[in-house]
Amino acid sequence: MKKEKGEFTYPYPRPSVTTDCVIFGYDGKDLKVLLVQRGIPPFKGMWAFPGGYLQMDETAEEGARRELLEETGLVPSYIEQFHTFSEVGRDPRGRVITIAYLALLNISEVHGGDDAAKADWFSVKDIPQLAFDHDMILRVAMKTLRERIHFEPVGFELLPDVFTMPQLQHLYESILGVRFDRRNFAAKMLHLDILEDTGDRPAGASSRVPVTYRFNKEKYDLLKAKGFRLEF
Amino acid sequence: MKKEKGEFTYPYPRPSVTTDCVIFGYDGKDLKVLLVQRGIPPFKGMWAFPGGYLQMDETAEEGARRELLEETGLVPSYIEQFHTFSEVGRDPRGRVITIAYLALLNISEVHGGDDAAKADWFSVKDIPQLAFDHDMILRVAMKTLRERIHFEPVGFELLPDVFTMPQLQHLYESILGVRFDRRNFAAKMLHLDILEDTGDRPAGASSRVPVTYRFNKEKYDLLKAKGFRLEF
DNA sequence: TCAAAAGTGTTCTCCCTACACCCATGG
DNA sequence: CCATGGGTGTAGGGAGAACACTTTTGA
Repeated sequence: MKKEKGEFTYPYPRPSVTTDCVIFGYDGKDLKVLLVQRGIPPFKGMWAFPGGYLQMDETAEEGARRELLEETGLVPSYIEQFHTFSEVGRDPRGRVITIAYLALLNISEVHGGDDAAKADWFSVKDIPQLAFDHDMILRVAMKTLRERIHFEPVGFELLPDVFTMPQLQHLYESILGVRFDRRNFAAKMLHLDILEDTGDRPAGASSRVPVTYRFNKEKYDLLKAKGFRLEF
Repeated sequence: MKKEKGEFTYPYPRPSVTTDCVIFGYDGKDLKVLLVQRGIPPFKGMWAFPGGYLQMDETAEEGARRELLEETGLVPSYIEQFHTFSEVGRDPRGRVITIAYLALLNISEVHGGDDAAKADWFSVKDIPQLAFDHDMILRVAMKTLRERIHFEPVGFELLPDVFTMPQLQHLYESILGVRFDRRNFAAKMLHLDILEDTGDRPAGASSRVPVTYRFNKEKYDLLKAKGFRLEF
């Protein structure tokens, strides 16, 4: 491997390696993903997940976080590698392999005036045509998210610090695509013993004001260490 | 990207991309993995998972299968990508990213006289020191296998076509590292309705001859299509 | 005023778990 | 003859699922 005139030469051909980041948010109504509009070919003008070339001195996760920050200004509260896509023809520029990450973010923390001129949240129910094989990447990301939320408390990453039971239920319903009975959902969730009542409900408030909860991560970590298996 | 004198030049540096394959087998007693002894530096003489450089005209899974076949002569009955390892210093030869696969094989089908001179099965309870970061790859592979067997009928890939309930139970116990009550295990497993009794038990045979079963994949696929979720 | 959403308890069923004894084989 | 391993059933507890009515708010 030698460097000449800014070029890099190897005895065998090498694929390019990129990262892509599927970042989910929840606005209280729909599950959303962040897309950026491509400013350069190929697929110029089309929407795609934030991502880019992996640098030689960073791990894939560092690369995914860097690209996300550069292109959208966001720092996710959760990030996880979920699949590497390596179809031979997936990028018209040549052989490009992408390591894909799933990230979660509490949208309510997103302040206006993002760094990204061309980034926007789209409901997963209404996704535009995507560049490259990003439609497949989204399908796999959604499948992974559904699997995760069955057994890990990742849902709380998408909610504000303090939330109501109906909010939490709607989030689960949005992700899993099913409906739960309100009473059963609340009973099951409270029975896990990982939520704490904030007690912030105004004393004289009517029954229409929902009780608010907070996720107790310490309690969850303790239970998990004891071999407890969350399941939903 | 231009080709000169057998060399390949790019405007930016690129990592090498390899695949590695953690292939599990079960001999009726222990869960095993196949390792190959490295014949060249680095880590010459040490054991490692079969794998090698990804070629430009093959997907990662094709590359993993090819390397496995070349180095061990084996064709797995199940293969799944589980993680891509990208630590900057994981390979002393330079920046190498490896896409790791988990594979399963019914050992009883392995005929003597493999292609591989230096391949051997090792009990997961007794693994030698491994080359590169392959000890971490093994840990992640084991974790993935445990997760899989909770919810997918992958255990049958490790058993002969026809097997007994105690065999199946011991396999589950080997993978999950727990003990089950015989009666409860059999009841739960049979209740899933994905096994069929082979009926091959000799009519007059004593109760010491175990009843044999066969995995009914058609039934499982049918149940799965109906939204049934296997769980163990 | 009407529709939509939130609060609240009970019952039934099913699955998981714990548990003991007998028989046959092989060493 | 003894140790090992395999076959077999039941009872109790706990969690999931089904289910209706009242109240409040906002359109």
